[in-house]
Amino acid sequence: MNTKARYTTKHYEEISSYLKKEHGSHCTAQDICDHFRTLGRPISTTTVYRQLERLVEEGVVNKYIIDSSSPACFEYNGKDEEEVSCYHCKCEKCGTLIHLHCDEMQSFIHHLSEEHHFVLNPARTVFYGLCEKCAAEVL
Amino acid sequence: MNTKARYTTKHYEEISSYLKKEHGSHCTAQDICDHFRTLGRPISTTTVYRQLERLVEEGVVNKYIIDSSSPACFEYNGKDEEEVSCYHCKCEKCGTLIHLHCDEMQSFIHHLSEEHHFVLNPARTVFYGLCEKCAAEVL
DNA sequence: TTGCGTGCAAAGGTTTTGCATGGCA
DNA sequence: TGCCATGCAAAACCTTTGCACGCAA
Repeated sequence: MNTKARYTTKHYEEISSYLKKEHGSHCTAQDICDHFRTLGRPISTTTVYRQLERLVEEGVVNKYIIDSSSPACFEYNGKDEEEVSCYHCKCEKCGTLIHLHCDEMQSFIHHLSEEHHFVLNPARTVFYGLCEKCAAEVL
Repeated sequence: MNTKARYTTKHYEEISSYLKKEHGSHCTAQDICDHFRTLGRPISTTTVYRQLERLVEEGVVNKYIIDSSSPACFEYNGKDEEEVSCYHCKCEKCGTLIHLHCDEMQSFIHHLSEEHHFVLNPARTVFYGLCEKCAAEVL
């Protein structure tokens, strides 16, 4: 495993707790920079990207890619206790994040692992699609 | 509907038939440019992007966004029945992208839709985890 | 003839990298 | 003290846009 020593720096804590506080809405790297600049405690874009990369690796934060010509969005992933069996569905239209607890999913993951030898990482994987409301509107 | 007149040009046909021929693997805009440059019939990057945009609009081709810092991938959409048949698994460790054609996936998607009213978009969804090789190394 | 398609160059925007300095452990 | 983190500037990259010319219908 590529385990690299990590320091708990002030910026690391500031960025992660900001994302935690904003849980429910997504933030771009730019948003985060702006936020701390406004507070008079600016953090460089480079650092924000580096910390976000780390947070994604650690599974603390999810990265959402809406479109190739828009910036990536990040959102805190309540990696806490009960979230273990929780999967994320993101509505592409309204942005709603749905937390799913589902047995079918478990067995699907099992299938992936048994038949395709692919070990899914639920913390990192986001299901994109349309929520009930938005799907209805499209029809 | 914003229907704009469209001409059937040589480049349009060349690009779409190339993607058709490559069905089963991904092509980036760059791949397409390289291909035609090698053949001695170069097509400008701009044109490739514009034709790809058109092909996606027409539903002939699917656009896959794997990561924000990698180019978008395009693949011919065997305009058969009603479904995109390809799903993507990306290894978090070695970066390998696996194409999956899988019935279990189909039924899982059906379940998501029936029971959870969530309409998955396979073109946007990337399954993150570990490929066989990397999973073995971790153990 | 009309208006879309094409190519070049340049812009736009996001994300990454090199390097010297600062800070955690 | 040994590394990792940070910041600045610049690079790297993908993608889009403006404009003049070419070509399909």
